[in-house]
Amino acid sequence: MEMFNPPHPGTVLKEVYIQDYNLTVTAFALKIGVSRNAASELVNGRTGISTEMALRLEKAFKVPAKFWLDLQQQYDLWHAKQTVNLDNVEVIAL
Amino acid sequence: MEMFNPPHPGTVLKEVYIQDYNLTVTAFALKIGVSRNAASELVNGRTGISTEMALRLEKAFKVPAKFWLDLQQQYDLWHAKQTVNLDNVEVIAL
DNA sequence: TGTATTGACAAGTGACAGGTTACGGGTTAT
DNA sequence: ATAACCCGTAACCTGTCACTTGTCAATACA
Repeated sequence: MEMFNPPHPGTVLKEVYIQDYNLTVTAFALKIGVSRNAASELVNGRTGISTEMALRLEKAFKVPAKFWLDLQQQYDLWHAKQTVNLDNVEVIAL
Repeated sequence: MEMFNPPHPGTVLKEVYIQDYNLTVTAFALKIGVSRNAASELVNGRTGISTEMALRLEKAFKVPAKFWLDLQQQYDLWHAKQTVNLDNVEVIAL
């Protein structure tokens, strides 16, 4: 687990891929086949990368779905570690 | 991506960890601090590994949360590839 | 002045994790 | 045998979240 807050996958999507291909959010949404709102919410960090979205990005940008899902996993895990209470979890393995 | 259907994370949990520690589903549920229902549905493949559940399993079995989340990711990805329609996704990268 | 693009919001849908409750199948003890 | 348990799980409900359509106001650009 990283020490510092991992970037939201939408940030990477926006700052690397969408910018590199000079896409507007609207154009990007059209190309990957989702609504403009879904695209906007994703690149602005208000929603995460679903498995289906990862497959769309894989096809569109030729970047493995696993790359996007790993970003999301790291993001989710880091935030969960800050909030989840594990006091009622008993250690089983010695 | 694997060629063959990855096992459900609950199957690994059941056949490796719960069996090895001679736990009943009820005892397992109590130890990780969730309801019997949630434990039963997980080990029987009806629900997946949530981020919070991965953290519980990490503490209980001393197995990294990433291990469980990777199992779930592979499972989800394999099944999504069988079902998701990407016809309306345009290839952007050359 | 338009026209395009944007972020944001609302309401509704579908999927899914997880909690509570309750029921049926087994054990064990009396 | 039967009463008292424990166990797995099915039914039901709630909350969360990705995603849709529709709308609106602000911004940038022709």
